[in-house]
Amino acid sequence: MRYGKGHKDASRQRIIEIAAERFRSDGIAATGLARVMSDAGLTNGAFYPHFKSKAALIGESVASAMEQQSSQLEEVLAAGGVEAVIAAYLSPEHRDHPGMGCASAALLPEVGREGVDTRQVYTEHLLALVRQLAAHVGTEAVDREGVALATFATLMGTLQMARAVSDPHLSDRILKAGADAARRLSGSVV
Amino acid sequence: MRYGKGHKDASRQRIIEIAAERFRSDGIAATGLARVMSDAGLTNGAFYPHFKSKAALIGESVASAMEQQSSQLEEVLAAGGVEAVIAAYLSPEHRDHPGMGCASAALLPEVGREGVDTRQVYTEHLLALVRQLAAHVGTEAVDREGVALATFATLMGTLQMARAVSDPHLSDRILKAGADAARRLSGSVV
DNA sequence: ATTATCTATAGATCTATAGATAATGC
DNA sequence: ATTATCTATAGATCTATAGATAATGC
Repeated sequence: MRYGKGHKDASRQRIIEIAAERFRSDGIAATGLARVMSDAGLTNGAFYPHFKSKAALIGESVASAMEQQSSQLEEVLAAGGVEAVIAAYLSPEHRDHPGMGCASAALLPEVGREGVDTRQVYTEHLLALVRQLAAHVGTEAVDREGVALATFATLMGTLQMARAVSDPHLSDRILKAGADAARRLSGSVV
Repeated sequence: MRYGKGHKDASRQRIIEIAAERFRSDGIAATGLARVMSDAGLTNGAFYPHFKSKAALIGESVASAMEQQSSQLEEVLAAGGVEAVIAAYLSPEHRDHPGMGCASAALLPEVGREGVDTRQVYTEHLLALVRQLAAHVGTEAVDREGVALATFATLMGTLQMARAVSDPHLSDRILKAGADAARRLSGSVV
């Protein structure tokens, strides 16, 4: 082999991580494989020995981004509970760096237009996130997973709105209003 | 002129409405002008006498979709208040027909990546929707616009999630959980 | 004569494939 | 000999432009 053992796996991992960032920052449809590959320091043609299609890369990228998110979520939950999750998720920092942030906030409508394979990957990882959240949320609620789902939807919708509006002051207002709502829903404030 | 007076305006309007539907159902980046024009019964080259660029069409399409949404919202609010809005927004019908539905739910991350012009158009129309909603929401809240913003974010995020997951049963659960949350937030249930 | 639309095309980019290259392990 | 990557390219599609066409109003 041209490069040492494990080199191919390293390339594959690098492609996935770069794609996960580009997809989140520029959108899935708007991101070409050529750009991903050149960012990874490789050429166009080296893509297909790693993945059978762009769709395959999309699935792997979504999985990768959401696994990272799951680890982060665990840490923040342990450190400061739901309160801290809401603060971090709806921070100006997260709003201003979509490429490193929540895949759902960056990609959800596009994921909804993907094939079943990618949507299945998304569904599994979403459920994992929601279950992590559910353990810290709506302690007196009948359906804690339902509360977690809705809280996550609120966070995600809020972040998307804060990213889309052209007025920075309004964007900050949206973050605050969403955080209040998420606290009410999750039961941090009763 | 080849066609009677007002014919050009009619074509322009048709292009905008078809684009507004295609963008919402297939995504902005994934929709080519050729497809829009052929759906409108015109050829590629007839696009540019109507719009100076694809970006210009995007702005007009977002505005068109949101003006329609505003009219619908007014009707539903008058007929059944926030309760009815939540039910209609989170209905399986709305979930299953993104092309005719909420532009925010279908396009928000992509709108966030557009230029200032489109984001300004979006911002103005979002504020109009939010103000309509605010008049019927959080009657005892200090910041009713904030409550309306968060309620809308919850609806939108919920619909996106319900569209993206691959399991129909989970999708229905998401709609229900989101509706409960929106009712709590908006003050329909205290 | 005017003008809404059409035909034709430029030039860039897209996903995907085929075959060549070159550095390693044997 | 194997194989990770490269070069080169096919074939489709993208946005955008230039000039031709044809049906109307004058």
